Amino acid sequence: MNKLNPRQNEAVRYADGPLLVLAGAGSGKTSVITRKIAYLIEQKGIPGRHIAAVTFTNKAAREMKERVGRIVDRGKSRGLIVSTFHNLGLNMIREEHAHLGYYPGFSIFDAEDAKALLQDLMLREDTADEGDELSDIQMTISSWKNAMRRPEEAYSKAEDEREQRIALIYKRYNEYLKAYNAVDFDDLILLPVLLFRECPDVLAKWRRKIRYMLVDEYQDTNVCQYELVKMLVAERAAFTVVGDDDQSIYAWRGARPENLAQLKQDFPSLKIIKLEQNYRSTSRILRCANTVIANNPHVFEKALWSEHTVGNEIRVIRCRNEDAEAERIATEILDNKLKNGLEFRDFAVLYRGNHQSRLLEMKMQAYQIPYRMSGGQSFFSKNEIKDAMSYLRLLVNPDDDAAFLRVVNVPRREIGPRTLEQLNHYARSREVSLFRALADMGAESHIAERGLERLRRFAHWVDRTCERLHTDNPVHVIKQLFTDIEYEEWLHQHSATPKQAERRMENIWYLVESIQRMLDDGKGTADETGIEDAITRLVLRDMMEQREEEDDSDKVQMLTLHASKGLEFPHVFIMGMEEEILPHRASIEEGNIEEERRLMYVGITRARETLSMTYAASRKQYGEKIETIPSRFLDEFPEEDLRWEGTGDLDQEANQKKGKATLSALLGDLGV
DNA sequence: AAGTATTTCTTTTTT
DNA sequence: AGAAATACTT
Repeated sequence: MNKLNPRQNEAVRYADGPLLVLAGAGSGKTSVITRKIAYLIEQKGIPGRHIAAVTFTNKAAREMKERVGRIVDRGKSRGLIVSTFHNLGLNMIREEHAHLGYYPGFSIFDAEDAKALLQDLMLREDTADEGDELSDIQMTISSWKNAMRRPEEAYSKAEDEREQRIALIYKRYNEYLKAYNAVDFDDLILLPVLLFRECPDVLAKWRRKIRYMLVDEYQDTNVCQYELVKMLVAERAAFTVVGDDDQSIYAWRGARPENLAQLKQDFPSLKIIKLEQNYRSTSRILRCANTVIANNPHVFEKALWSEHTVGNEIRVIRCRNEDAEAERIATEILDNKLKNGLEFRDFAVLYRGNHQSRLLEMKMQAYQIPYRMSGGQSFFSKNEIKDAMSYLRLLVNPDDDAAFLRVVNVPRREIGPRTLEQLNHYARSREVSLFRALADMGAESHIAERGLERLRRFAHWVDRTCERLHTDNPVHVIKQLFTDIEYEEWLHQHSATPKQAERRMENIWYLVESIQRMLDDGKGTADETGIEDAITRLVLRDMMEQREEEDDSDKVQMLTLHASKGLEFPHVFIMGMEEEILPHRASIEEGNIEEERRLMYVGITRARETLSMTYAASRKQYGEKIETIPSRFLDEFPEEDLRWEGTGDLDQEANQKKGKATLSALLGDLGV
């Protein structure tokens, strides 16, 4: 166990008042949080079950749990809450669902479900969607929820007709969700806050439960999340929040880095501790990071420093086009690995948008470089998993129309759009869910006999499976379900290759195993997990991550800049250093360069030893060749810390100054 | 209703 | 260029 430096130590031991820790990149903030939890339990005598540590990602929560587990013994940390904001909210809703008018087994709608619901809703109500995008409306509603603005308020405070119209849709959207016994992601935070406002006794109960609170990545909290923290913490103000305004890269989903400054006003006795020593990067990398980020305005000034050596210059590599760029990175990794005896896992390639990974992935395969991609498609967005989850959701919550529609004809039950249209119409007129409408006597007169018969056969099968789920062994019933519907055959029909079908089926079995595990884990514990809870909870849990953890094999990491936050690698590549990509086009248009610069900052500070940045002189966009402009951020680096390659005469000038560069660049090019 | 051809749109970032 | 939505056949 490393010794803490004096600042870190102070942050750990300061527990008598509100504390804000400004933790620069690589300053050991996770250590501080974990050690502080241990300190609170062991030195301050606060039982683990009265402490809550909140993070933003499952990964961070899992890592923290693991690290706490290593330094605090099991008995003392029992009941300790280490979870994401969303998971904490889910627990609250689960426990208080009756107050909120929800039934056990409620569903969580992901972004896709929510979008489908909106689409359907707008089609049904004659809300002619003139011009503005569905996803625009979805975003607006989401931002209102994040700002704790309810439909009525959104309507009265609407600034134009468009907002007024969306506010009306928002109201209907919430009603539909309620009718489906479903909540969306934003509700997971919003509903507890609304409940706490309404029912002081429920709030009091949670305040007794959580006596000390720690929040990681505090700059990423939105209005609603901050409100939740504030309510739980109240005047007792027993909390520590850790954050770094320079790493705020989630403003687009409602994060308010101003929450850092706000804290000072809401809690005048707030103590502020800065962690400025970086234990990760070479001092040159740090100097670059500091110089670049200095172009942003700051509320809290901080200067990262490092005891490490200066290290290599930062390389900037110009490539002819995007193909050459991907090729160069792949060969560069192979070459570097061989020359310096490194592992694949020592390398990471970072990019702005997920689509940039496609070409690189092809090159990696061509050179047989093992790689791991994250930030791409998550486990739960895979089609087979969405199907499976929809079946499970339907079993637990038959009113979940989104789930019903997804699986009613998968695999083929010869129930087509026409039949569903009739059912939908009828259900709407009766104001019941699709599933319940089927049991209705009046259905005969509104739905063609053939279709109705097929629908009812399906409904009957769901009913029976549902019964068995509660009488038999649930996992066994679920396994049976997939055999019943001959899902494997269906997969084979609808997959490109038999191999892909097998892979997809494996994903299904993995999902089933996870349910088994969740049920086993909860056995005998205070919070015994029922099958309903397990299924609800699954939506929030990213199992892809767990899976990756299992094989910690030697692979090059490929991730988005966003996904790279909190991670570190010896050798980092950042690709696509171009205007319209790294300062992303949309951000340039909105004039939000500062957030892009923070993204750049996050990228730079991931690197321990070397950092290489690439850009393509021309690139195909939407199938058209475009001449590119190197990113403005390249100009913000200290000139003497950069070594340019592939830039013609400019290249030679730079290389003559530094000597050896050209030769090794040539060797690199000839390397494969 | 299912399968095939054509057209249109896409590229931020994620709990 | 590629995916996804839509139109057109069987």
